[in-house]
Amino acid sequence: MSKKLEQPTQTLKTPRGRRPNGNGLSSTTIMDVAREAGVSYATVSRVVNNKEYVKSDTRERVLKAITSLGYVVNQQARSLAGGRSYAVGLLVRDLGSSYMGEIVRGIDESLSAAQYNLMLYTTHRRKIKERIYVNNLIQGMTDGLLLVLPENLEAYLETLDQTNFPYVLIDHQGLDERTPVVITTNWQGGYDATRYLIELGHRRIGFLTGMMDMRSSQDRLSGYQAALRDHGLPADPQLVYEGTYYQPEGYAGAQSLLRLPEPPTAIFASNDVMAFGVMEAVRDAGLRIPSDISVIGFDDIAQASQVAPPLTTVAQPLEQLGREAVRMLLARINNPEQPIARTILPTTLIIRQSCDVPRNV
Amino acid sequence: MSKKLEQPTQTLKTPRGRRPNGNGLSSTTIMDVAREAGVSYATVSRVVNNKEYVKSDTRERVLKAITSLGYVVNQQARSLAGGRSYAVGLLVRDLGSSYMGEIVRGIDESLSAAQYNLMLYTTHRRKIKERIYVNNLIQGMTDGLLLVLPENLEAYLETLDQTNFPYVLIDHQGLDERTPVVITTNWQGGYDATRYLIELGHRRIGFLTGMMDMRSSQDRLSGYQAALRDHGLPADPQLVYEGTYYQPEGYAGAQSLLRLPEPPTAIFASNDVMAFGVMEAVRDAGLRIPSDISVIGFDDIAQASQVAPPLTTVAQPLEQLGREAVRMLLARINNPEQPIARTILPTTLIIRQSCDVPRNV
DNA sequence: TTTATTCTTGCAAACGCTTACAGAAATGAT
DNA sequence: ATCATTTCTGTAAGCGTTTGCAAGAATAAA
Repeated sequence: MSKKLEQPTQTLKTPRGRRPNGNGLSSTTIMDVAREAGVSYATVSRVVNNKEYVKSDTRERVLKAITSLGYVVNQQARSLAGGRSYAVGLLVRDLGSSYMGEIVRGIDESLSAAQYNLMLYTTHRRKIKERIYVNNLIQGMTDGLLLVLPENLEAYLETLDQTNFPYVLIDHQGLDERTPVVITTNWQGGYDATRYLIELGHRRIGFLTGMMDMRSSQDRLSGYQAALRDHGLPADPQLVYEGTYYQPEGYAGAQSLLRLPEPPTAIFASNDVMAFGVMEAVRDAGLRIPSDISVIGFDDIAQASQVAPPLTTVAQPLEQLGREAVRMLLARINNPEQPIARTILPTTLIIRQSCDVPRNV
Repeated sequence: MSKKLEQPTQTLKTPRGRRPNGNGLSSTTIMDVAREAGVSYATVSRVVNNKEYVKSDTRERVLKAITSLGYVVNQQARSLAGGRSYAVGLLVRDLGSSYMGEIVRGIDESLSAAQYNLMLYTTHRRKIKERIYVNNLIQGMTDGLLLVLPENLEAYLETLDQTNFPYVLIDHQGLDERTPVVITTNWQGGYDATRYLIELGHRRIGFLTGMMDMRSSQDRLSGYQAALRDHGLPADPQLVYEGTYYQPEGYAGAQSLLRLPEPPTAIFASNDVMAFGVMEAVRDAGLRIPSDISVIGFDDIAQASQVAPPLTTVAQPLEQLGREAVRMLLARINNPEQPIARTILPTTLIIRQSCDVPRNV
């Protein structure tokens, strides 16, 4: 190849002091690629961003230069110039539960497929933090926001809406019907599990609620109550124990239910973790699962199939919840006119071995 | 206040089209603050960055303008100009285990205290991803990198070192003694737990290893072996079962150990999750814990104290691991000359109720 | 061939900030 | 009061991109 490409006369002001990249190496820029490929930096930008109006052999030449130089676009600069940061913020309470783990897995899989970065913020249940984070995030750091089980929506949802900043709530109903959310059929899940127990022959079914300030907990409870009603069974308030979604509360709740003068023959816990507590309490009371007491959970976290006996439970498509939320968010980012949507994903009853027909039927 | 401050003649070129902030609102910039406070934007920058040489009443005036306008610095611009992004990257395999949860908690607590942002990357054990992420991250996105249990170090550690990019490994030994790491005393933990069992009177102690390609697993095993040796006990290879750190493997391992012609009287699992599997298997074999078989774990995750009986285990200061890593990383970021350090945090034996003297002594 | 269109490409400005540099103001020493 | 310092503040350049605009190249239409 002897056909020398003449260097375009680009404004090559001598840099003030070639500031190295924060660390040692001063990185290759769009300019370097342009020089290497013998085009202007604007063209390189067009190639990088897959814009139309680039001759295909020019494009190839640039692409080759990019790989040979190992060029990686500088997101900060891109964001500054173009108004896109290619990052989304994720606000969660806490990590470390498989509930979160699965949701986050769905989120970051979809996000990385779309070449987006993830900024993580954990509130550790400090409500004030939510607002602080949100304020920083919408200030250009990210293009959108994903909120898993937010606790303090009132503090910033209005701000988000006013600035028309893209966001999606996960596993939270939102403040009204105009909030974009991804949720599951909690009511139906509660209903299905209860009906299953009823159809097995159970007449007294204990219920352990989650935190009752969460809409999902309320829905599971009403699903349970509706199923009882539909099958002509009384809704004995003694059978409903108010829990918190944590394991010890499952243990305590089961103990309290078992001590009842007329104890239940089945216990429905509003999540798997509490169901594990229930199983322990049942065992400690010298009873067997499922022959003496049936136990059913909610969520279908990975452990549910690993305990003994494997737990019958209502599966929530957690990973899908995350994926769906990302899909909605990106749609909204790419087209702000996009009408806001609410996605409701179905729960499924997973029948394993923790339930059986009641003993004394 | 009638003392009108004359407007400094700042280059106020008419903007090309007042690009709104990606969303609706065009955000307040350093310029707006400058105008409001009647100073130049450089001064505002000095105030924001807490630089010296600003008269205190000027500083106050600027501060007031900042709050009244609700100004938030644009990180991308700051990063572009100054070479600091105030973000660190966190590379993990997976979320959703309480092991990770606790480490991440420590990390993001320290990080947010230092006003740093966290970019999260999960590899889901796809080794290729590690390198891709690392390459992007060091390209200006972040000021430093935290790697929890990396699996593919060889692929990029050299790059990191060459560019002198700040990073710290968590719970990984690194390739040589010159890698900055935060680890725990795995060997000692293995030793302590084993010695405890020996001192209770156990002579045949089963051991379930973790994934043996991890140095921590090897260390726990050698701690176990050393304790046996130091107490004059034989190291029966039949008593060592190679596991994976996952619960089903704990179940399987315990089953296999219990089927031995001369089964152990105690089982030491290399992590708590496997220990839970062990407990299940022991129970399913019709044996009691701790009267028939003692069980001991490693990690001290939250659940360890909640199972029945509460699990005796070797606590790793996971949250502290995270905090320490951040401390080291920020030190390195703020002073690249900082000599690389290796921090070793102590494990502690937590005695609960899953161990007892052996039955047939 | 000439002219009108449609493609390609380069130039320059702008994104919001940091920081070197230099001039102005204030302070201290003489 | 004068000069040397020191403290304070403003100007300008530059960080690495994106993108409107306009000019040149290629193609289609006449």
